[in-house]
Amino acid sequence: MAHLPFITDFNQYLPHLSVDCVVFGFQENGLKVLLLKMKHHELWALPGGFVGRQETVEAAATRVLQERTGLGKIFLQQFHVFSDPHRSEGNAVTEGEPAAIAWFAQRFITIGFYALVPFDKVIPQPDLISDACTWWDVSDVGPLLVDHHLILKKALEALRLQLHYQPVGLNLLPPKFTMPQLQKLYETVLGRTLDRRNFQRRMLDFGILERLEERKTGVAHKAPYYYRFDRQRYQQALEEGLEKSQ
Amino acid sequence: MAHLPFITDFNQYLPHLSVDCVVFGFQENGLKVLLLKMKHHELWALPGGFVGRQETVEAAATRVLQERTGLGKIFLQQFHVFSDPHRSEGNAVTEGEPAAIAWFAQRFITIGFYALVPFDKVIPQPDLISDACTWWDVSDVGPLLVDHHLILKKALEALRLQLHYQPVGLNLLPPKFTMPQLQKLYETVLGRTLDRRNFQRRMLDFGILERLEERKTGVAHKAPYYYRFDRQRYQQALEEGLEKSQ
DNA sequence: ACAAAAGTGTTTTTAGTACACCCATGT
DNA sequence: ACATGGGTGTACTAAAAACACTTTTGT
Repeated sequence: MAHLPFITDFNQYLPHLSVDCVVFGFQENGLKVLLLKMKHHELWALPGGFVGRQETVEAAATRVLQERTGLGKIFLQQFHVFSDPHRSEGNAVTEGEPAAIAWFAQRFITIGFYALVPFDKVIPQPDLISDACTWWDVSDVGPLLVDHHLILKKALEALRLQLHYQPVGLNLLPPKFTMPQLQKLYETVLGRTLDRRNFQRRMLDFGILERLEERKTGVAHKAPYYYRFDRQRYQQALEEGLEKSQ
Repeated sequence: MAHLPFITDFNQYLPHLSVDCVVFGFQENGLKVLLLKMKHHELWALPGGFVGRQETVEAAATRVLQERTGLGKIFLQQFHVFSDPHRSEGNAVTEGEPAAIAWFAQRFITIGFYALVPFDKVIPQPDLISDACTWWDVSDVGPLLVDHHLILKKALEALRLQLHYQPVGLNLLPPKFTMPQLQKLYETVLGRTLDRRNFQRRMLDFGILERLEERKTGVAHKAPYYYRFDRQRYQQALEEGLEKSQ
């Protein structure tokens, strides 16, 4: 039987506390979420980790995500604390080193984060207790470890809410993107279609987009313009909420 | 020198984890928040507590609030986790039993809740480490213990947000109330005046209010009607968001 | 030349804001 | 009788939704 990984020293982490991350990526064919295939388990799970004794929960989540994705800066948002004392019941780790078994046998209160990352910049990397790390289409996700399905559901709700009062896209799209791409992203997250013309007007009215001279090439049919986010205004909109400019 | 309280057994709580509650109440003359005066401290603080080993964080917050207010059912909402490793620096407890000193010397990650309670049903009760528990007008609150001012600020922001997509009032107003009272509540939370007629229309359109035959008595000038919330619809609006009926 | 996708502008509907008159009550 | 606050309805404005035609490009 294989062993649980040797984590140098569990004592470096705060007991009973974890972070779990719902990492969203976006591709033409849908909204993706990064999942880990647990060793000795049929189930997939959200990437997660523990909180260092001198670390903020945000730093812990960032660290975990950097390890799983290879990315530097990551857009993160805490959205809920999951603390049902029975949330991890029936999923006890029963193999590996005694210290590891004891650690994982703890009751954990987990802080849920969602992250928005550029899909094709991610180099998925399994952690020590998983043997695969891959993207899943959000609508194809099956049963997950413990309460991770609930966490995913809540993350999606939080992301949908964010869409209404904060800009989304800078972290999910390439630096240059077309309006149809941005619209597809919104439609995917919201789960419904939007009117092309109204959508474009609304986005432009927010004043966070810059149209480039360049158009997409090698594409069938009329070539769409490229856009990019105005970093300055985007950041401002994140902090102050979306408002029509003027 | 007085001693820190004897808490039966710190071991019954999860280490490093606390809950802090921003308890909002409403009175004619403004929005109130319940604060504790710490023993051996000039500073006031938010009511808070620790999380039992088999308790959800919601249950912990509820327990704390029941002890401080004497109330049964309390509307609670978690809104943020505060985890700066230095958040409680410079406020170490240096008196009392060694076990207590050690416990309070821990680094704490705290989960912020806000609560909405009926102001005049509350019987404020200090806890073991405080010698007063009273209402403060939100705009009169001075410096608070550690980062409690930040927590209060974030709670207010969260409450203002809630006002936009969820009903508020059932927990802050008496069972029967007048439209001007409800409006005052909204104006107080939002920090700006609202148009009387438009406000009334909007509230009624949400379909969560029921007008009673009864009118306020003994009042100068024209007597306003009493209203009450339709519990059923109120609850539904809480879950699904506010929408105009029909 | 045509099918498919993207650019753009106008109309309609709805929600939000502004505003004015009448009524009841205590002084 | 009058000052004050409360009940009610209408007109205006701005935002959101609905909608159609033209342009470009690859096949």
